[in-house]
Amino acid sequence: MPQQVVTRFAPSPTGYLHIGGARTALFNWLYARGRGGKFLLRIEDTDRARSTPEASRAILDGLAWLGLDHDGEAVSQFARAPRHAEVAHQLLAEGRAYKCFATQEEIEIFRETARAEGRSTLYRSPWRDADPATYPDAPFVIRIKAPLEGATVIRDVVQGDVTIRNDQLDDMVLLRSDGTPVYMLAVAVDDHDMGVTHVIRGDDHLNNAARQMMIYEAMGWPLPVYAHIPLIHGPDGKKLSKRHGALGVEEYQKMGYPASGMRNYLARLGWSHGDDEFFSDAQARAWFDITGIGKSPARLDFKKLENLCGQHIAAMEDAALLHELCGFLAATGQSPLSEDKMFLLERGMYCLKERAKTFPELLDKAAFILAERPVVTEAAAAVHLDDVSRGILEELTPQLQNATWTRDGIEELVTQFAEDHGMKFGKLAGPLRAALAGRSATPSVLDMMLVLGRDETTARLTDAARLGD
RNA sequence: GGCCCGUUCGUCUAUCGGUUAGGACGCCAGGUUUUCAACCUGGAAAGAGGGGUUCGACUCCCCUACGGGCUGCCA
Repeated sequence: MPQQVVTRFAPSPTGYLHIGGARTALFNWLYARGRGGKFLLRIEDTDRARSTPEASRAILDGLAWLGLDHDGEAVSQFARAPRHAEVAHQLLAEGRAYKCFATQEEIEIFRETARAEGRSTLYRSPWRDADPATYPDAPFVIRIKAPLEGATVIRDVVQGDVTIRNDQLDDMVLLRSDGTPVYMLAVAVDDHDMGVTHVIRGDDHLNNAARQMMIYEAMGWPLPVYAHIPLIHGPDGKKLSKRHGALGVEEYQKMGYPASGMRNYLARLGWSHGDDEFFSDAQARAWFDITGIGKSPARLDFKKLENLCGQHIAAMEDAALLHELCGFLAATGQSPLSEDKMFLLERGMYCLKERAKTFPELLDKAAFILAERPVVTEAAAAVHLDDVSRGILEELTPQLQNATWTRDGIEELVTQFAEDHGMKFGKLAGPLRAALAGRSATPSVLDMMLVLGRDETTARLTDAARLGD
């Protein structure tokens, strides 16, 4: 029976969840979910000075918004410090680690000398082979006994086999002099204890994998599958920074991108399934595999993100779209929609979603629904409401009372009306648009009338006709 | 400095020794239209450079350049 897949996302709560982290989480989530496995979350909060509860919150919120649900409770790495120390002491007892009494000053001097002489700056502790009987009564760290010869091969499923000579690896510290575990130990122990089978993470950890493997090997644990994925770069090709894209994912929510579009875009960034560009979550789960992950870093492209988001908005169910729109309003601190507006919005969603890439755009297209009588007419639209036009509207209005209120019914009447007056539909559309929405860029006038309903439509037309009175 | 990773249109990518190097976003032109958008058609646009290996390289190997990472009692 094949082993169940267990992946994890392990962010440090030292800031918001940025787009790169979100993608790493997404890959882990897709891999696990697509295989009936588990996706775990571990908060790497061992750096007490930099970790904050706010950052943890932001990460949890970000994942929730993206819909990346994890199995079980989020694990606090800090809380597991005793277990990390236990492993360090076990290795010490087994002679696979040792106490090092070198002071930080001594190590610094060692490195400076090495640098000056052009030698490797990797620290070689004189305590590695010291007789425990000679141990002084002084502060110490526990270091692992790294292999001196040979090489460590990381069998990475993205990067291929990566060979690192063991003389490039030093006796890294496992436990600090204050007894707290170091990151490298904590990660290895936690991944093992949590049963993680696939470690999918940024390739900034590729070299670290060799160090973590030393711990696995010293403990006799089976290694997980490693997949080091390239990091995302900003639009300028440089590392992500606050200037361009390294925003918290909540910023993307505030910009009005739908979560499904974000997932699609992020999944496609650095991973491919042939020429498929636009896909559903179900397809992504079914298709996602590590073999499709590329090796080179990808840049963020907001245009493509927008395009994909537009496609997702168009494809979404009206009710789901409205629900997410409400979430957007809440996230951006805008006042919630009234029952009436919600009703009209859902009714009009069919003609709004075809033309919006983001929620602000959707809202902009929906301005005619959100507007209250009397509709304020923008200057660009006001030109369509001259005396002649208002007269025409006044004449059309009563006829609408008798129209069959379907799109076809309205179209038939309006077209006929235009024809009777020797004008083209387009000539009539301008004044109608101005009267119904107060602006010149709107959905189809027929759709607006249909969505607004007969009463509201005729009321707005009457308002406009009386404008000059 | 040492070690490790990467490099196909502007961007995301397909290709897994033999293709007119394909698709998508964006861009340009035309079409459609009831404004905006959408949509349709067409177009420009790529294998970092240099050596090999091979009948034949984007594809395999080496070097260089450029980009990135690691090299902590940070994560």
